[in-house]
Amino acid sequence: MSTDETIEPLEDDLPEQMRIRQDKRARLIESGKAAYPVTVPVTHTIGDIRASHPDLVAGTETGEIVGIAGRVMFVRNTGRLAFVLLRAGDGAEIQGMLSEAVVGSEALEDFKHFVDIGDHLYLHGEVISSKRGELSVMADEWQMAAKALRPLPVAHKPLSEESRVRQRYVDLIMRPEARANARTRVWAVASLRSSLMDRGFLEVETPMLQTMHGGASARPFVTRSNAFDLELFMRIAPELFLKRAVVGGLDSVFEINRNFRNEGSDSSHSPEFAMLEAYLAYADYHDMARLTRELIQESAIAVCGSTKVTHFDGSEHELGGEWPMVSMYPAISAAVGSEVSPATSRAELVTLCKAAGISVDPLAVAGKLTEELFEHHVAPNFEGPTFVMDFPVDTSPLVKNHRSIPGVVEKWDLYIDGFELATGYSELNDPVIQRERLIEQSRLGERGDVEAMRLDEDFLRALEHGMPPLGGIGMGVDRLLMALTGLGIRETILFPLVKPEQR
RNA sequence: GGGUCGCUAGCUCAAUGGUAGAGCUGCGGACUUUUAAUCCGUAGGUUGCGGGUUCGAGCCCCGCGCGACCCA
Repeated sequence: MSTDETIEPLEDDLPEQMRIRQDKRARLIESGKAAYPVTVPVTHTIGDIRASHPDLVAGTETGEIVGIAGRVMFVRNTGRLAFVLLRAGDGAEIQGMLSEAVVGSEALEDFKHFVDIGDHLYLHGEVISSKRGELSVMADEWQMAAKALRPLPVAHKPLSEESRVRQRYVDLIMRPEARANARTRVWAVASLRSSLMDRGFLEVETPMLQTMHGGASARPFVTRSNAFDLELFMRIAPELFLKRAVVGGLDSVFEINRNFRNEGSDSSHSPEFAMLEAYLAYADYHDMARLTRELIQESAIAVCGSTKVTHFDGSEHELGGEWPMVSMYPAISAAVGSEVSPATSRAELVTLCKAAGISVDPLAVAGKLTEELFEHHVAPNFEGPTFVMDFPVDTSPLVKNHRSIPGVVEKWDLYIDGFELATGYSELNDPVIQRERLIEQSRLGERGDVEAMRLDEDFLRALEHGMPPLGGIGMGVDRLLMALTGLGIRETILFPLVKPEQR
């Protein structure tokens, strides 16, 4: 086809393949055939046709006339007959065939010259089974549904990890696993919601923009409101607002939403991450541990059909049954060979940390050092989901003192596959002790601890109105997906934060 | 934060300091049953960015950017 005189001037710096696709788009439009029609007359989904014709004998002509659309994933032409594989968004695929004898020579030539892999294509024609027995639509008409200007990567070479994350849309087009991961997340989150709703929890939404950040130990993102002329923080946790809701009488509440922490990212940390927090009046941390286990087991069943989950690498992980509970101080004592308790001095803890090769932050409180020892000596040895019980007081300012063990609080952490998946508390509801704890936190902040909580007077005022005994949990939704699938956190998040490309 | 490795065509990757290449993709052509077709022909590059050494740099040196892995 000699078309040189119709080619419009194009930008010189575009790659050759993009120039060619730009040209095809322009020529389609010039010739009066839309490159981006408002819509095309689809009569059936590809999945419909597959479902209604499961076993066509090779060579069958059904007489059923359909209009279908999908993304072109494969094209082949053998002269007077062309094949095209169309894929729908749900992953259903069907072959289209364009025979000169049916569609005509002009339409066939146009098809060869205008349609590329990656385009959205509309076909109208008869449902048949090819000579090879492939369910197909024998087109009597084709139409561009939406022209793609960029070529897709080669189908048979894996996309580099960076490209997968930066251009997730391409990853989703190219990798079935990427599409499956996106759907797995949907099912897991839906399962969390329905499990909680079934138990009578109310889902609420609390502020992401906060005038004072709190509810966790983390550095916040700082932003500002022009209208209010006010410094604001992106929330690091919804906890203090959910507790206000409980004070108000929303006795069992939860929220599934994003938190933002201004910290590094690695294979298990993302600056923005999804979190479930749930609170239940008159429950304690044991009740919340049971609830957490049930939520995870039910989501495993929703995603994998069983509490035995299969990771992407094929390994199987049993999440069923009861999970062991390990008490923090006795476990550390056993590991280091000497007694470590809440009464152990900070100096002794520093010595133990140095002996283990743990670098000691000079600002770290005793409880922080205790947790470091635990993470170094005990946590790596867990097999299967494990609850770690009873944490130091000074790192858990929102938690109630243990009912019988002095110096610790009623808090657990749930470890799965070596990372912390969830945490649960018997929530502190004594406003006087809470005030003391937050004042201590603000002192740490003044000494330079950037993760320390601030004194939130409005939160304390709410507590002073009386919060019922309360069990609470926080669970990382991205990490739940990691536990269910074995993927890194960047694969569980559709569009994780990445530094901009240099251009 | 430290260390190691990487960044070359649309994609995945080669290339002793001496003419930047391959496969797939693309484009032109042949072929009416292809499934990563086959055959003939052909195009495609600011080697991440900026400096330096050199007669000569994709390669060596310095800085920066982005990423991966390991360590703390």
